Amino acid sequence: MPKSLNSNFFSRPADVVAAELLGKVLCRKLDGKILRARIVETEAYFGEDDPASRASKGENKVSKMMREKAGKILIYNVHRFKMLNFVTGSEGEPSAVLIRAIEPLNFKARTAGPGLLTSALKIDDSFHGKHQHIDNLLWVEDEENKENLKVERSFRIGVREDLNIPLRFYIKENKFVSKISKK
DNA sequence: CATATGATGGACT
DNA sequence: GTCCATCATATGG
Repeated sequence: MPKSLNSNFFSRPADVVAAELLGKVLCRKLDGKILRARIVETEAYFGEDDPASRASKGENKVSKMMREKAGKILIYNVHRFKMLNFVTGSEGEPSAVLIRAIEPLNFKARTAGPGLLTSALKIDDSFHGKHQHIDNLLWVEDEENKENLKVERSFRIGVREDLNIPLRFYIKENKFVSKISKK
């Protein structure tokens, strides 16, 4: 039986967590069924030194949650889409990982993008601030079959001003990875 | 196949 | 009013 990831997994630097989340299985309980999907694309966000991070823009709803305990769920919206993030790092240090794309394992939906996957899994503001395995509604399971994972990294997508380091991680040649890419 | 553009709504100043 | 870590559609090769 695969086990749910615990806080220790998330209380490491955001880039480490983002890289290791690839291939893990995101689970969502919905209408009595459990939807399972492989995580295929993530991005790491840091604190005040990261111009793309909302934590660099002073105190607000997002930066506050990024300082919370690792493993908590952070939801915010861009236009009408919800973004799913997990808080990472040590408490007090703002950092988080954005889930950008997933590959459905036992259901069919369009999930090749951060706004699409939250809509497919019916994830909304009610998850904001919850710990990832509380309520058994949304959690991440470890995955044993990681031998064939080909991890690539690139600069982040859609950000106005990126850091000098690539902080986007994705599985090579996976067709559920979102398309639009710059640099 | 590629790149460009407009719609969209919540949070913040 | 401005910003934004998006998406769907339209257009051109």
